[in-house]
Amino acid sequence: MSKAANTRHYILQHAFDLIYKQGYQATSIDMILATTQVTKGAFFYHFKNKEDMGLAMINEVMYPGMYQELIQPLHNATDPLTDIYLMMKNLLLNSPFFNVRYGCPAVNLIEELAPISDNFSIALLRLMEEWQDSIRTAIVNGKEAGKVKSGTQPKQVAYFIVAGYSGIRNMGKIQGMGGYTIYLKELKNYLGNLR
Amino acid sequence: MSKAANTRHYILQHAFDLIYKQGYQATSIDMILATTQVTKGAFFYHFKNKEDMGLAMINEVMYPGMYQELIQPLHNATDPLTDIYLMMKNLLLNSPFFNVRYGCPAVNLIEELAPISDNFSIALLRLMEEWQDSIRTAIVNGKEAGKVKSGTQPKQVAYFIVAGYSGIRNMGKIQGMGGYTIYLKELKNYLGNLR
DNA sequence: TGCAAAACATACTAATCGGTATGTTTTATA
DNA sequence: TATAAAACATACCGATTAGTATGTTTTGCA
Repeated sequence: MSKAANTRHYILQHAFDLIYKQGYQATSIDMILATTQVTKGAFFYHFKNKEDMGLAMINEVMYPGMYQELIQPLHNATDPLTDIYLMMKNLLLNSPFFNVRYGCPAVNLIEELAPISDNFSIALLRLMEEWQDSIRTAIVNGKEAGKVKSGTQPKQVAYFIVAGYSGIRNMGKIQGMGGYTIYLKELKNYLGNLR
Repeated sequence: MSKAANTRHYILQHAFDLIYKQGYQATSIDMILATTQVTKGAFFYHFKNKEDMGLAMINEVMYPGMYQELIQPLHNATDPLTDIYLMMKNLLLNSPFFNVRYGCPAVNLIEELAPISDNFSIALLRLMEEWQDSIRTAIVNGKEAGKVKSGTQPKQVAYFIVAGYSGIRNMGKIQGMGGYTIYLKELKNYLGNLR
């Protein structure tokens, strides 16, 4: 990676950390400069404005990270219902980068920015649809393998699961980690009824 | 209502409208003053600062509104699973005050403010726990009446439902109203398995 | 190695933010 | 109806915001 490309990614990484904890609008460019020790000239050389940086952060930091953490694990799922549960359990309880207090970065950005920016909406929709689709595919495969009961609607189920995840990330912010475990118990029941 | 109390409530109502559409931090006091035609002196006579106003908005506008819309309907539920489904359907598709683009005011505030303010966390937790509890009670009653199967864990189910609602309000912001109907179909399946 | 373009640095600006200081008007009550 | 307190109005303030103008330094390449 060239030195310039390195600077760009360095900015985006730290911007991600700050925005995850504080929100997009509450994180000023000056804060990012202070924590990175990058100057304003460098920042505006790489990004034409704050929105441009935010979109780059989604596409160049969040998307690759999520692909590795959430999409790949389901790619070769043999028992999808079990694998989906484990993915969720792992995501909620063992993910070292996420904090129950700050929720999920993608969910946070949807909540804050989707209503006020079409550009952010599009970038975030791409993110979430990719995940939804990998869950849907896993269920389709599970049906063919006889591991998921025949009446099941894969798209509908995938949507229900992703919505549940988004919600529990929200609830966790006020209920704490205890909410995660309660949620996981009932998720197991729900998935069990799809067998 | 005295004239002063009227002014207070008038401010809170318009603050609620603005914050619902823009977020709390993105809504400045000056914007509230501009839309209400109230002066800064009047504003700071009624509220000692912005947070004080925000908390008053939750307790004096959101809490009563939610009590009437969400708690009361379940109070005398005869068939809780059907009634919960109808409450949710009504809340998502027929609520004249909510917009799919802007989501749910309570969920929005949790997302934005819970991580950065204990006072907001407490006020919002009270709001959500009240709702959760009314769902839980309805299910307990349903079990006693033989309308809900015996293995069901009321608290767990209530939590799962509220989390799903929070999540669908989030997803709706990028997926639009179509997401609501998909969600409702699967919610019906989920609730059906609790009979 | 010279040189142009890429990459970064510094100093500044107009607008907006939450909040305060200091008034004036309205209201209730004795 | 006089008066004190409640209710509201106006003018201001320092801090912070995203962004720009104008530099200097570093880099790749002919």
